[in-house]
Amino acid sequence: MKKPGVKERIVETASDLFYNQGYNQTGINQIIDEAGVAKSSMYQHFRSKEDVAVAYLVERHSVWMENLEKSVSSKKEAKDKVVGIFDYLTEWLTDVNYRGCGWQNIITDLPSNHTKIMNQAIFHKTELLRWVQNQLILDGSYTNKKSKDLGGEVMVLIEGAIILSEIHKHSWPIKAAKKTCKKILI
Amino acid sequence: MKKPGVKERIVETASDLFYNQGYNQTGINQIIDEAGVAKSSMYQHFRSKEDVAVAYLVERHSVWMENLEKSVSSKKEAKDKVVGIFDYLTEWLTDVNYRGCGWQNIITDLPSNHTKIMNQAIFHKTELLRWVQNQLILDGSYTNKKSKDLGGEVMVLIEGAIILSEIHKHSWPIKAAKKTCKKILI
Amino acid sequence: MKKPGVKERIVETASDLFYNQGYNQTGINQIIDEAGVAKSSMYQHFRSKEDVAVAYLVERHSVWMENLEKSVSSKKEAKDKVVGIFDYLTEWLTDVNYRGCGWQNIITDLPSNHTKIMNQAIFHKTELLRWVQNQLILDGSYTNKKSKDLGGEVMVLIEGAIILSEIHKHSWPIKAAKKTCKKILI
Amino acid sequence: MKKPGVKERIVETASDLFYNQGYNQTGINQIIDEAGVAKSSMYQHFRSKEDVAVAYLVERHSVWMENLEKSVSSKKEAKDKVVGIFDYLTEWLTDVNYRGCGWQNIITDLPSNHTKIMNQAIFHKTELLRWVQNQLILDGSYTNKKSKDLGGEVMVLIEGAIILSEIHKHSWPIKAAKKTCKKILI
DNA sequence: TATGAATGAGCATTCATTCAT
DNA sequence: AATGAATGAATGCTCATTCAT
Repeated sequence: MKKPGVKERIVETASDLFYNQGYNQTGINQIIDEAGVAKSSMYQHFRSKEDVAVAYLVERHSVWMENLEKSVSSKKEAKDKVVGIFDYLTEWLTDVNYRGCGWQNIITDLPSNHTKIMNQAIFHKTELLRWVQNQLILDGSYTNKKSKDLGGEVMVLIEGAIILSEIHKHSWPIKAAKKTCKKILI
Repeated sequence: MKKPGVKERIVETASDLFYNQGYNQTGINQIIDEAGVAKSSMYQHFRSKEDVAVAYLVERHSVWMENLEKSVSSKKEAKDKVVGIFDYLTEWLTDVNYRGCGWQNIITDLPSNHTKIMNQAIFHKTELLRWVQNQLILDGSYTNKKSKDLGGEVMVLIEGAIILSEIHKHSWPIKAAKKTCKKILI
Repeated sequence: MKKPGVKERIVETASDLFYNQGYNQTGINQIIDEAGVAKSSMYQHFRSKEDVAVAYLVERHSVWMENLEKSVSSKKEAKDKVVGIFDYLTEWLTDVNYRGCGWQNIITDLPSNHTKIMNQAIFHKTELLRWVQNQLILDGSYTNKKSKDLGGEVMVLIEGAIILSEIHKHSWPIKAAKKTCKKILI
Repeated sequence: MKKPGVKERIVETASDLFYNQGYNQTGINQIIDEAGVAKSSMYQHFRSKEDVAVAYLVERHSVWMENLEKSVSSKKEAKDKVVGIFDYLTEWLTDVNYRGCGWQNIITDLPSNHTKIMNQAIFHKTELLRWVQNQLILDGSYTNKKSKDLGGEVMVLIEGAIILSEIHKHSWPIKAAKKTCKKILI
């Protein structure tokens, strides 16, 4: 085995590039150059550029959810964990200079046949919605129905905060979202 | 002038394509083909593809704001106009099968030097923010400070509703956003 | 106009290469290099490699049929013109060192979706068949029905002579075919 | 030996693919995938793709000649066996939907250094020629010289019938060839 | 003002082959 | 005898832009 971890290096490199430059702005050539891998090696591990992006999104999802859990772990009440999401957003998004959300960013200008990527975005957002709804159910302050409805409202706030902070390169939308969030959770 | 309205036809065609297919998915050739214009004619009117996109966004802005005004014109109270935004979103986004927001969509996967387009997005979202804040001030229920803060919160809801409905191809995020909006405007 | 006759130069170059090296052995890059043309210029004139090949075959067809006419023009009797085909084959095929028939060669190892090329081969062979049948009708020695049947038999001889001389790199199959041809035309 | 008959399976699979799709249209990967063999295993048995093709042609030759013998075995007179070739062609070529002759097909679009394949084609066609000539000698109706000459003429008919039926996807050239064959064998 | 012709750099993908184990 | 991993070179094609007329 000449070069160990080829696949890992491809995903790692592609993740950086896809997230920071965009999917369409990142060519296969740049990925393999920066990963130090032969083009054919890449195509032995991934059928297509889309599949590399899917691997990136799959891995990001685990990391992102773990980081969320970690970030809100100090809060005792489940409701506070939900409000805590917006502190997590602040940490994350200031860190990446308001580059926004990898899933949002990749689906908005995508070749129409790249359904696997689209599915990843739907999956990620649905998982996050479930997480929020779960927290609200666990909190015990709301009926199940109410928890599910509130979960949807919180999701809107999260997504709005992310995209708006990306546009304005500023944290005010996250703060505004947090404020609203507190209001709707009483 | 052989072909009158060349410039207009380019912008019109490009608008359809950029919005519906995406910026990166739309090539110069498709634009000039569908507009029935020679390539060099296009480059006489626009320095670059980016400039065509800027023209598209500039025009869209006027139309979008006008449509918003029209849509909420029946409401008497300014506060109701703000809540009415979400009915406008519903009309618009179901109409375009949840294709999302032209400004959001175009900035998320853009060559890094396309600052003119980025500026258009900032401009559009700022104008909308001002509009919302203005309505809240006009309503008279809030202090100026409060109106400005609430305006930011409403913007988050708007943006979240748009992107989330684009992801899920469903109207529930808009409904959720409207619900939240009503709550925060008491 | 910087480089005049770009299209012509492409077809000319591609013709040489397709015929002498084979369709699959000839890449787009070699064609444009030897023609001294930019790749995009080529794709402005031809949608695809297949289309270049079609242009090659279309042009070859005219030339080939004209050459045939010229070669047999000295014969007075139509029947002798038909037999004269084999002298034409000899001239041609020794000239190209028994490289065989461009149409035969290109259809035998073709991507399955290259139907335009296949159609060119069918067209060329059908036109040649019609020519032979016409000569036999003009000759007056045979009924129309007989002329048509004999035309088919002559075609088999032509095709067999070409492919077999290509395999053996030798003229004997052409001579044998001529011999047979004389027999069946009385 | 984990997988017995690896070599056989490769040749078998490659034969199908080379014959039905063409040499250039068949990649090494498809062969090993469909044969269920590791790539390196293949290269242990064969130096190159060309060598696989040679093995395919070598095996085909035995089968093809055997099938010919079988097909004409019912005929008593040697001359009838020769005419019977065209019935054999009909059976075979309708069976394979006029896919033509594996040797003809493979030599017409080949990298120029693939001489081993070319030699196989020459060998196969020469063997067939010898077989025909032998039958005519055995028949006793002709001098040795005449038999050899007639053999060449029959070969032309065979080859013409095969390639022409491949082009037109029709059996008429085989019928025409048979008719001619009967004429030249008195 | 308008255009048809041309361009270089880049795209994603596939090829037959070789290597270390 | 058999393999999984890796490779460099080439494939056909598209991009936004420019130039001479």
